[in-house]
Amino acid sequence: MKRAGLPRLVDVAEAAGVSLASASRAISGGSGISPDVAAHVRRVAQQLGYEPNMHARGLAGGLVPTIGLVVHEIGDPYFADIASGVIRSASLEGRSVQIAQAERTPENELAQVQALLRQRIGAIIIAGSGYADTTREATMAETLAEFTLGGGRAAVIGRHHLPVDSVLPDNHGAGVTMGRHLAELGHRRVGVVAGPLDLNTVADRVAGLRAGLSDAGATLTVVSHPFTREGGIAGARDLLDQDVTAIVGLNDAMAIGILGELRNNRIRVPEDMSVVGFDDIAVAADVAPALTTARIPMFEMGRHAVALILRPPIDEPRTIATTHELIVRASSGPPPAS
Amino acid sequence: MKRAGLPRLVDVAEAAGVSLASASRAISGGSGISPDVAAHVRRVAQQLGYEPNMHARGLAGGLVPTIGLVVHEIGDPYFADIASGVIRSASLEGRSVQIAQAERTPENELAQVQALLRQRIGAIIIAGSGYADTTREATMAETLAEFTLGGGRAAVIGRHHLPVDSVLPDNHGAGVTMGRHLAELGHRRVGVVAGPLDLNTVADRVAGLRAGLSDAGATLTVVSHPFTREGGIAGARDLLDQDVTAIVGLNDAMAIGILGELRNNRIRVPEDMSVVGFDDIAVAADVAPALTTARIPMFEMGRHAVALILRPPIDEPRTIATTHELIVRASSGPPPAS
DNA sequence: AGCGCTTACGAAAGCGCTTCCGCTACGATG
DNA sequence: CATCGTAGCGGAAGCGCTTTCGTAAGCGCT
Repeated sequence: MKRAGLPRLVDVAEAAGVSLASASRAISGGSGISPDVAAHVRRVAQQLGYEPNMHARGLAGGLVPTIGLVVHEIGDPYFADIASGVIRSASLEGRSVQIAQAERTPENELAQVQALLRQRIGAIIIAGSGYADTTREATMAETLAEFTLGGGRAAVIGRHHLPVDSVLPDNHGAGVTMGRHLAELGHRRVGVVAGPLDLNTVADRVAGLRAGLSDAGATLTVVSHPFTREGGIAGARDLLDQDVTAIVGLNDAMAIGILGELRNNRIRVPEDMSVVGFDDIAVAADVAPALTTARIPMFEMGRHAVALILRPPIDEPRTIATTHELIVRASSGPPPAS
Repeated sequence: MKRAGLPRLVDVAEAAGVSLASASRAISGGSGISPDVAAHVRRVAQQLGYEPNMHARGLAGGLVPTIGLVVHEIGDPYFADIASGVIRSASLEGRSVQIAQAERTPENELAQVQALLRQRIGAIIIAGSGYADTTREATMAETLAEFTLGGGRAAVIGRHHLPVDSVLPDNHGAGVTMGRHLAELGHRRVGVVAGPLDLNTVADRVAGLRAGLSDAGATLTVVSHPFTREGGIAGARDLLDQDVTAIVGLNDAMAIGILGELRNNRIRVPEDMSVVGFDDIAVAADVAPALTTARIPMFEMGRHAVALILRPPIDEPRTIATTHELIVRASSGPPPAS
């Protein structure tokens, strides 16, 4: 197949009456070129409909403008929303996005990041909670540091302790808000079905909850299960023996699982038991009963991450903190009178 | 940054005692090389931990093994599930996946495909219904034909009439099954909230429904709205005046919207009105009431599509037809006695 | 044994770009 | 006015791979 037509950088250079080297500097924003010439070259390139060849660029040592996105599992609405935000923003900037799934294991996450870097990808976004496991986090930090040193841009969503720009959901604050909400309703014995305890997200939300609850002298019982609907079901079973009046799912998927398990046990929500979640995924409003949850702006977080990556780096890593919002629906209410 | 360590193809060639050319042929499966030598080279490459450089490959005129995936909107659970299947399978084969969103417009879809091709991507999967708009489909067909002629592999999920391998959900069959289900329950006046009527998926499902319904002499009222939860809400409003006893959402998102709108109008489901959907997205089981739906195996469709593009092409496009399954939950029942 | 044919392999020419290096021309400096 | 430093630009060397093209070796045939 002859891709005859596509203009190359030489064509642009020729048309603009400059050397190939200057044209390259003009297009890819290198230094050592006068603004006038650069502008002229860019105009000519525009006219010719020039599109840089990714592969040539990658080969020649430059970084490719593709954005790599690592999520745990794209089928999870939390990550799907983030991905949607990332792709939307990237697409507006003419950047393409490569997605890799870490399948919720840290080894895989690291492997996926390294695979992305081997492709000389210019920017990488890692979404999802970090792990408390410090040796693994250290390796990741090292990998990313080397990458950014080499001119790569990196950002993380929802994890701290990594030396790159980050978008941080207000997990602790959301926990506090939710804890207060339950305490205000009158709950004094609360259970939480947490995800794996070595996840930062889990630790932060639980700590927030505990803080919000303890002001009112309420107790928190923690059980840990996978961060999924099934995990929620298992957790609900654990907590059913525990004499609590409210169960918190640490994300909406878990909360939905909890709702299902309670329904199976003919326990009414919220009359007999309150159930709340985190995130406010799209369906939270549609389950039965509609779920009270702490909204985390996933889509916007994705967009923020792209914005960070497109901005030139500064010495200190930047952090964008996002807000949370308590969405009170039908699944939370006062504890039973008894 | 010195990426000193990474072995190159020359290194492999040298270590194996063959020429660069032979090594290339051995690795990228070219012809004109004896099986023995090829096997030997591959073994050496393996030992050295050789990883081909995408960009060099792309530059030299080959196609890059990356898989491009075009979906309408990754935030939609239907596409998220497909994407998850695609990424999972691709990852097992060591292929990376680039995702582009068409944002539900045909122009965008075509533009995204062309952007992908410009990157010399070796394989492309287009997910989502095709459009009845024939001129646009013709352009797409032409683009893909040229691509496959140049050695690219393409597959589509859920659309016909394109001259490439395809994975086809049983939309018509699912419609028939659902129509029969409602007819058997006793419904005689059924409404359907359809997506845009120029989508193949919509046409097929509606036709199936009508067929399944008409056997029992039932009538079908069609209204059309965007293929989203909000579209479902709007459609439900339309149909409320229409004296129907069951409303079909053409996908689960719409059905969930319908459920919400009926709840707002204090119409009980399924006592006063049955509601059913299509797809069986993860949350369909958790909404109130749990949604009766026709299950389409999205995740598996994604995997099938990857399998198709990894298989060498044959003259005739292949088709993998998938099954559907009626999942009866709580949202469908007999029509009110009146 | 000699002929042409096929097949396995090596040498070398790029693919389109970035970047190092060197040159020129200018303004600043003493 | 002579000298040095610097900014702007062009020449040219690769980046790692695929792919002609050419050659040598192996085959069956007359």
